[in-house]
Amino acid sequence: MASPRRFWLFKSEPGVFSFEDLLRARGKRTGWDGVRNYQARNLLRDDIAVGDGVLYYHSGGKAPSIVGLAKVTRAGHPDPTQFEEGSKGYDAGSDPKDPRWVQVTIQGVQALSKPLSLGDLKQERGLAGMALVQRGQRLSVQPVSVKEWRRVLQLGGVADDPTGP
DNA sequence: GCCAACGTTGGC
DNA sequence: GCCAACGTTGGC
Repeated sequence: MASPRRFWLFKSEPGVFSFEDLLRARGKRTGWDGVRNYQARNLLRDDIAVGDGVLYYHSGGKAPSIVGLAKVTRAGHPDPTQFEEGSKGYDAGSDPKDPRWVQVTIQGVQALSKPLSLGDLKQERGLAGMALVQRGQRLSVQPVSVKEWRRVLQLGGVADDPTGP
């Protein structure tokens, strides 16, 4: 029996790569590259599977918000930018035979009818346990529980989970 | 622009 | 192995 799908929240600065950018990308897909934190890397490498659901979060700006839904279409594989000399993600210490950094591929599905700002989320009692609303939480890839996922979709005006199988 | 929180680095 | 210094994230 296949393990149940899981849910995640990915942070991105919209000025770097926004949800709109994702929807405009070829196949609405992108390699989620550039993660250079070991805890997040481990999630990408070990825990995130094809079919998992992703909340797309815009950090920074006046009202940082969850803005869209995506799904994982390819599990962890080496992040090519770690070997690109001159790129921001270049890591001279990463061995091509044993790459240090991992990406997954995600595909944009749809924007939330109602984007949910961090302020909105903090006011929801049912979401008090979300990693995102915890003080000092900086992880750019975070686990989301099924309950949190459902609540976010409900609040975001999405009736049926469009990322489902 | 400020600054709290956190992760990483490197001297010892 | 400790910990100070430094860099980054990201809300405000």
